[in-house]
Amino acid sequence: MKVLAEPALTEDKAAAAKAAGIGALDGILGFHIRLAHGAVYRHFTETFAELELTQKQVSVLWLVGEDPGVAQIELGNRLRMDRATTMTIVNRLQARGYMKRERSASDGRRQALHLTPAGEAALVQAKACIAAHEAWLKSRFTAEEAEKLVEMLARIHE
Amino acid sequence: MKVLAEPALTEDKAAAAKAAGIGALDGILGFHIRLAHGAVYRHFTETFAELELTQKQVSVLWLVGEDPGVAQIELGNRLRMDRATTMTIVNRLQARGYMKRERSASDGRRQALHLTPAGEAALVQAKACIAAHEAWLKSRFTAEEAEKLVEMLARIHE
DNA sequence: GGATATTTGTATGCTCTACTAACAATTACG
DNA sequence: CGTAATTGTTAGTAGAGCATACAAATATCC
Repeated sequence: MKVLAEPALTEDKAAAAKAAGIGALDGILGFHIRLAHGAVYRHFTETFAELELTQKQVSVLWLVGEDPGVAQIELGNRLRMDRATTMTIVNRLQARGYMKRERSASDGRRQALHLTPAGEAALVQAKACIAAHEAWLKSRFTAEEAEKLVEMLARIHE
Repeated sequence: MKVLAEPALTEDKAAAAKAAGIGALDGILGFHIRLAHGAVYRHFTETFAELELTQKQVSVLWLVGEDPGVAQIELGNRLRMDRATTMTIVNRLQARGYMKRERSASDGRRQALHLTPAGEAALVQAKACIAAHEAWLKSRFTAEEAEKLVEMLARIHE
């Protein structure tokens, strides 16, 4: 006869053991990067819910604030976005009055990007939120570990 | 220490220094996680272009292969996806004939997921691609570094 | 036992990110 | 000069994620 009770126990045990686990996937570095990114993404979204800013939007605000007049193509290069993706983000920030485009004097193909006063103000708030977000993220590491982690991640994306 | 104190060539040097840089954003751990994830994502997409599988699809194939009969809600918990997101991925894999749903005998709410023979075959190919992808990713680390990196990333997503 | 809550799957719609392809304007090059 | 490359722009496609609402099955409580 088919053993129905036994497999039930086996199933339970296996289910319990695997309940929080991911099996052999646990050894895959890329998988952990993906999960970690997801966790950071979710916390970022919560942190910036009030400001209604995304990671990319904050990154663009930040870079334009640091380097006024930067061209869209430069933003894309630094943030590893293509031109089309950069467009949609700049469009959104411009529509919200945080950023303005000006044709570059030295190169008519380029759009020089600048923050508006509203954009500057948003950036100040965003940097405070970033600080809180970073504190949450780094709370689980020592200073040495955080530094090592940044250095290793940089080896991946550089 | 101040390295940016030369007035004459400030503009050129700053521009050159910033050409590939991201300024103060470089100190933000979350930013590096995002860039690293993007780099891994792009390489993954290239590696799996032939198989036409995404990271999530491979993860789901993998987990269902390891744990036949697993419920969708379990997949979502393990991969940190909500039910709706899990649905779309399972739907796609089922539409391609890689997976089938069966109502759970012990709990009528659950759908027990199983791989089809085609799904098993796809998983075998996928695992080979994962190995190549992981080799590319880990090539920049020693075994100890990779282990430490996984452990630190796990602290973020656990 | 029966009413009520919870869990799971499903369907729908929205947003953000990313990519491709095509086109126009500008600049660089041979 | 004419041609090629760069930059911005638009339009379309796709994946992933989330929120909401609903239905069916199960669990819980009185």
